[in-house]
Amino acid sequence: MLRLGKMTDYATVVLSFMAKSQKQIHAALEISTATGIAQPAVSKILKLLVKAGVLSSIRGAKGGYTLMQAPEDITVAAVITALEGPISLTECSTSEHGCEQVSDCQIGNNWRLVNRTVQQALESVTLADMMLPVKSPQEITVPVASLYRLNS
Amino acid sequence: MLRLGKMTDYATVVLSFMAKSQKQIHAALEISTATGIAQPAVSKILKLLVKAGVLSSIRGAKGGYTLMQAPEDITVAAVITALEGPISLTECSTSEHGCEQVSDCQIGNNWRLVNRTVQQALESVTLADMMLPVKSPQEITVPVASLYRLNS
DNA sequence: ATTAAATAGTACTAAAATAGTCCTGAATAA
DNA sequence: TTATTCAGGACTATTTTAGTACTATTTAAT
Repeated sequence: MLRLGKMTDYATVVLSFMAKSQKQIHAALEISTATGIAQPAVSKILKLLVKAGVLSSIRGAKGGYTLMQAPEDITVAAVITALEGPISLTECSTSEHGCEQVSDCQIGNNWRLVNRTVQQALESVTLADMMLPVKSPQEITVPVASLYRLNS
Repeated sequence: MLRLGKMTDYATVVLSFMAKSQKQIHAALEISTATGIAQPAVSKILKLLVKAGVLSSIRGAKGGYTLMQAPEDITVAAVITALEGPISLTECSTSEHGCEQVSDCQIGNNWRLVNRTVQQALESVTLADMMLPVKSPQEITVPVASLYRLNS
């Protein structure tokens, strides 16, 4: 499965709606109405995105949320991290102490490697990419190739 | 988070134990003792790996499990799929019918793209890689580069 | 044949994570 | 002052996951 939560999926819908419309400020209720996602859920998502620095918020009447970056600069990895915390496939790959099972376990270290690989894959796709019509299979290889932009 | 289950982590430990020892056949109890993972859990994992074709089993007394492929040919993606089903980050990316939320939603299609990117990342790492001592940060980029071996 | 060792398959329970809601408080425009 | 809108946290129900248990089947050894 390797599942992301539904909330993360919703977040991309919310963000792509915000990016599509020319308006700068969007209230939670407006977004809810436009996307069909229930208002409390939308609010929860927006709050998490603010906390992560993807959005900024304006309180009070006529308030709302705005994008802090251009869609090209908002990565899928950032959205996932905002909604679900740091990307780490296994417990091993988070903590520094090795497995409690086997003391000389290399597996934990190697999961960290896999983790980084996946992270780079997710950093190579942006909100702008998510809004584009899907390309032909030939061109789908682009984000993979862009992994070569190694930046760690 | 983007979490994998603990069982998948265990599976890599089990498989790497099997690959390390020269013996061909390993009983569930033996593996449990060697790895410290509880026997019923080990059995469950082994059964799933057999069903996925990663292992084969020999029933009866002196029975056990053997690897069907060389460690270099068993990908992390295959192990994850065996334990958790097909890799699909969101519901969207599984089903063919678009989101129920927005009828002209491109997001679903684009999740499929992200999905494929991640899948290729996971196919580029094998059980053999997981058993190696971790390399210096410089060399850690190797599996990423190997994504260029596009095979889909 | 009989017994013991081992996997196959399924069902089950308890704990943890997730989705989604609700409420109270604070900021701001009119 | 009032209506609107976000902030923050608490809460509940549902789903998923981890881990176990049980019964049947296969095979080696005696």
